Amino acid sequence: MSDKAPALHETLRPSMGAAMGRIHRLWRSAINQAVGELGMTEARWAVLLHLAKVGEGCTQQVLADELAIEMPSLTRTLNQLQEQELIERRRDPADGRVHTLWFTPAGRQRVADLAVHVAKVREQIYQGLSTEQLDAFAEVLLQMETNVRGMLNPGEASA
Amino acid sequence: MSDKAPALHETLRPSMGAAMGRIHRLWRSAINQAVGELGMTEARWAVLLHLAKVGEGCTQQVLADELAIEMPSLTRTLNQLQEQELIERRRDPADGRVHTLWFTPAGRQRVADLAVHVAKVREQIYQGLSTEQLDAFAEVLLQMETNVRGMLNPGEASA
DNA sequence: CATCAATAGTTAGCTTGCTAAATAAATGAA
DNA sequence: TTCATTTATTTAGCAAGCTAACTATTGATG
Repeated sequence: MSDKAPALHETLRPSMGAAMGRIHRLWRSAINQAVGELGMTEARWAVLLHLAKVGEGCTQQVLADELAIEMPSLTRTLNQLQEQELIERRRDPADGRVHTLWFTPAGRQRVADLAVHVAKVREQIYQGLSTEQLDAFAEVLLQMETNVRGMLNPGEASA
Repeated sequence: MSDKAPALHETLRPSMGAAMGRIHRLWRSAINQAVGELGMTEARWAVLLHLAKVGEGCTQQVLADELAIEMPSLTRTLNQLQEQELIERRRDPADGRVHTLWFTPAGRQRVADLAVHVAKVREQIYQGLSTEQLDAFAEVLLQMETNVRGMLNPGEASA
């Protein structure tokens, strides 16, 4: 920390993409472990969480954008959640193409139950890190996401 | 906690795991795009890169640890690379269970060719970020990895 | 020497990301 | 109105991670 030896960024920078992948995998395992007993996986949990965040009645396209996954990935997960009777799809009377998304009462309850478990995992992952560190970390994440999106869609303004 | 504005860490902290997953996916796409024309994917590239780093003649187990993936994942990727005649497996005469890993001449050349492409991607992802930022970022990544590993293996010293 | 546990690697099958192509509804031009 | 294009969603199948269970070899122990 104090000594500025051939530091972390030199050692780790070449493989930071890989490091993020590794942490994401480990983090996913931890969430799966925490919510598994409630019939959940990280993917299903993320969809429930983001539906709560975006708000019921949104379309699948909107939710997919929010999650930054593609429609077919979302479709599959929604099927599972519907089978578990945690969410409902309703046809929009105004536009026959779209499905709007709604919690069942059980689904709304499940989100509340899971939030507690997930918060615990989060707390442990952030252990030993200061607010300043996490803030700086978040800033770098945002910049990297912008950079890599620009790389993939060379001509676009938004994604 | 701080009494600053409801800053990034408040907005983003709840979903930083998801953010890392998102960036990792985008980063993987970018790599795949960059190396696809050379018959590569990010997974195959990572194996070649880490074999170069660890050194030829290592065992599959050692390489899997270095990559932090499980053996079956590595087995599959090695099969692909062997089919492309970029690497070889050789039985260890001293221990009939292990395979040691070696580049073919074509494989060694391929690593050199790919390194150029991948370096470009890396440069773009780090655009607009200072050495200090990247250093701090790497430090947080390391701490998070330690935390999450400790969570998954509650009784272990190393993994 | 025979047997049993541990280790290296593989195979089989699940998950959840992806892309490409199919379906269905809405929109716009002839 | 009718036909082509665009948009929302689904289906089908690939990619690469995982765990569980199998094989083969080593090594330890009676």
